[in-house]
Amino acid sequence: MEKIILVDGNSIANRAFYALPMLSNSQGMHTNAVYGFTMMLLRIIEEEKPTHFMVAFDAGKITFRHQDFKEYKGGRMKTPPELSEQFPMMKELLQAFRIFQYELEGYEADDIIGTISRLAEEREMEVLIVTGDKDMLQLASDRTTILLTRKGITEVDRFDPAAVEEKYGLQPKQIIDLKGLMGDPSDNIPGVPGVGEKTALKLLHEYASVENVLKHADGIKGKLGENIRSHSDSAQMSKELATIFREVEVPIEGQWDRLEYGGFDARSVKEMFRKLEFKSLLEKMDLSEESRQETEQEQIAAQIVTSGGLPDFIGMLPSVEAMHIEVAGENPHASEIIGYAFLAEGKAYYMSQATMELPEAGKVREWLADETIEKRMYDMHKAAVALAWKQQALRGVVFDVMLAAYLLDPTESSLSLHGLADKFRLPPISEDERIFGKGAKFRVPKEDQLSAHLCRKAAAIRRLSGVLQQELENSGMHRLFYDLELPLSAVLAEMELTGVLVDTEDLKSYGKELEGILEGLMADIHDLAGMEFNINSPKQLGEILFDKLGLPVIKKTKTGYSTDAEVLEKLAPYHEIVDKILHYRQIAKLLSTYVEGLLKEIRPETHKVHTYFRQTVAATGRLSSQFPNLQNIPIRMEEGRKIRKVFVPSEPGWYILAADYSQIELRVLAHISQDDKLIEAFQHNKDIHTKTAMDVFGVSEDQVDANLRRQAKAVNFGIVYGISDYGLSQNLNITRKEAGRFIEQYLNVFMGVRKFMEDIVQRARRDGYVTTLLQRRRYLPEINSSNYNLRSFAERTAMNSPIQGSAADIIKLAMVQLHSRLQREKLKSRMLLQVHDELVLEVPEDELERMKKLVPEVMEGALKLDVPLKADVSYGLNWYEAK
DNA sequence: GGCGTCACG
DNA sequence: ACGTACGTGACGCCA
Repeated sequence: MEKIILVDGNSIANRAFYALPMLSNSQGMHTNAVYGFTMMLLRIIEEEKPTHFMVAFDAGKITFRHQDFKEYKGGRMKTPPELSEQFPMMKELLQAFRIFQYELEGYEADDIIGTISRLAEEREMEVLIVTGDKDMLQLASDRTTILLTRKGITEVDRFDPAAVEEKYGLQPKQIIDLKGLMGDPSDNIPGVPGVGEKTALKLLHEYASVENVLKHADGIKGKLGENIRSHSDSAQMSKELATIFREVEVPIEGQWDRLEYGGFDARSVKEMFRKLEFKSLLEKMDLSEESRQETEQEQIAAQIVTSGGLPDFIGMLPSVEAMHIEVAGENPHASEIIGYAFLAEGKAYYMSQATMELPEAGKVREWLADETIEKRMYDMHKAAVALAWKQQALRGVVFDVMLAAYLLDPTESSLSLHGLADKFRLPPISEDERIFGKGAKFRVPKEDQLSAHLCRKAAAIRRLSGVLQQELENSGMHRLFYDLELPLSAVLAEMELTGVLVDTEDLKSYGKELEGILEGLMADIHDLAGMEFNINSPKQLGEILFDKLGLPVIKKTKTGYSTDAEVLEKLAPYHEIVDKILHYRQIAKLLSTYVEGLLKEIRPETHKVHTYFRQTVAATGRLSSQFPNLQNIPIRMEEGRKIRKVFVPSEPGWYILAADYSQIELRVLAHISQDDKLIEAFQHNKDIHTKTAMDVFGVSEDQVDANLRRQAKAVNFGIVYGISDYGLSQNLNITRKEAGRFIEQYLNVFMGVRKFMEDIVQRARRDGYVTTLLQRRRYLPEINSSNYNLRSFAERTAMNSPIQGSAADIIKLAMVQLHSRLQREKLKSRMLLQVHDELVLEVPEDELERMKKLVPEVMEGALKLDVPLKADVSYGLNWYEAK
């Protein structure tokens, strides 16, 4: 039989809030009501196994009851903010639980539940109502049971009509008569003065209803009779107020399937638990998932290919449908290959790296390297890099599950096969962490366990290939995937493997120089402070600056005083120690991150660093760079910029050549927004910040000094980031009001930009996502949030992502095109790095002139926009000189 | 492992 | 009244 759970959301939240101690997470969000609410949900789901589920909330402060009795709920205490701030989280949690929630303006949760329960009874469903409100007992019937919370939150008393009878000696229907007589101070329902529960029950046992009590009021003696006679109206009205309205117009017919409960989305629920920091619940979920996986995990007969089995296996190669290459660890430039799995004609094969290296496996290695043989796999970029270090090529990859999943949702937190199998409801796959352990505990398991795990992955890859390919087509990202991202994977792998030569000796000697400066600064600082302390510890530094030296506190962090550069700059006039600290910080950063950090990443054999570009992490479609990060090498300050001198060409007589897009994001904005003035400015190759200054501040070109231009530049940045007056005011150190005027003025001049900003937010609200020029998507689920902060953030992201993302599209296009030009024209020049709007290459002397033309030409022609793209090129004997 | 800080576009 | 500029990765500190 169908079984529906109806939860009175407000009532349960209230109960939980007052029953549990004040929990809060590290963000300072109160979470006790959400926690109690969650415990209740989990318990109900587990114990009742409902087929349908709904949570109803009160909506609006004014209900129909107020029309008759405006003091209704008048004396009630206002909901404390610590509770009301928890409602959005509860609603988000319910979404993760995939539980239908309902609220209707002008009605309380009771009325919705009363109505749905009536309709459910008519459908012959079993109804369970969960609430902390005794009034709901009036709904108990043959089909409907009320679960009333006891003291705690997970403890409930079950009330069917018999239980109501036993407790009160009343029929469920008489509960409203009870309340009519005794009233309810918490809802400001008056009832009859002097009548409490005891008296009301006595009266009802004799007369059965309020009406009958009133009819016989003359026969009731004493003060009680007097009160009843003089408050008959009040009794009648109180009964009406307590009556749950069961005829709310809920558009439920034909929609029962929306109330169906089919289990929760484990990933989203876990995500919520993480956010709320429900650690114990998180662990509980992991445990139950593990046991589920163990029982449900697909039984795969993994055939282990040994040297004897190689001939047969080689015979199978033409029918391989999917494969997986397991690479240990995060950095493929420094990783072993753990093993290979192949899926062919429904059978799964596992091969170890040792077997792969056998002479008899030559055909398998040729197969991997054969461009014309199609392969479907997961994270081919990483595998290609790891294989290349073993002198093994990987070619012919026509589908990459990880890359596809990233495009489908670039903010997806888990692109692991475990996560994807879960998301797309395929047979479960264990998390790698469970099989291999993590960190120091990493170990390769026995071959039977390993082979089974890798073969399950191969099976998942095969299934996901089909699903994801279809999804890419449905969402219009087919071309983006096949023509851009997939070819780019191979280009990136090649760039990383080429690596960048570092002049180690130079770097070391610069390190020595910095160490000297740092020691001097440290001594000075300790002197000025009058004691030794760890300058690297923000905590200790804060104590020195604010407690010992008594400097004014400008800003606080969650954990204490803020001591960041912005604060220190404001403190500089108060004490000479501050500038020393700023300088110390700068040098310490250079030394730890850019000298010592970089030295650790240099391969001793080649003196090169091999970064790993990650293609599937940035939400906007940008690349990121790791081990080491070569996208954040200093340039703004001269002392740091010198680091760039150690990045040199890998062959004598070669040059470093760098080309960067000029104002690509604003050009993209001009194109997308079709703003006349912006387009015109770029078509005439105007200095865009000067132009902005003229228009925003209403001055002529020769009146634009460095300061005005700087302010205009900040406005342009703000526009690209999804402007807010507050953000701009912070950046420019001006008042919010002034910042607001700048923005308003900008948007009045660049009207197309204003329209774009409005439209894109609208679009995000309508579609739930925004797109780039090449149809790359970013979902913004929080765009409709009732939480101002979340919603505003989503709105700024809606404005920024298409701009930043389209710029990323363009430079990626340029990279793929440049790569094929270099190949086709048999040039020796090599791409080394991409830094978001810049490409860095190493080029031989005899190609220098050609490349100075070719690189900007390809970059400028990568995609045709309604404004020209512009790339500036420079070169030198090292990266520093290529400026 | 989270936080504060700071390097880049 | 609220409290944000957009996107990253690496380091040292500290519980």
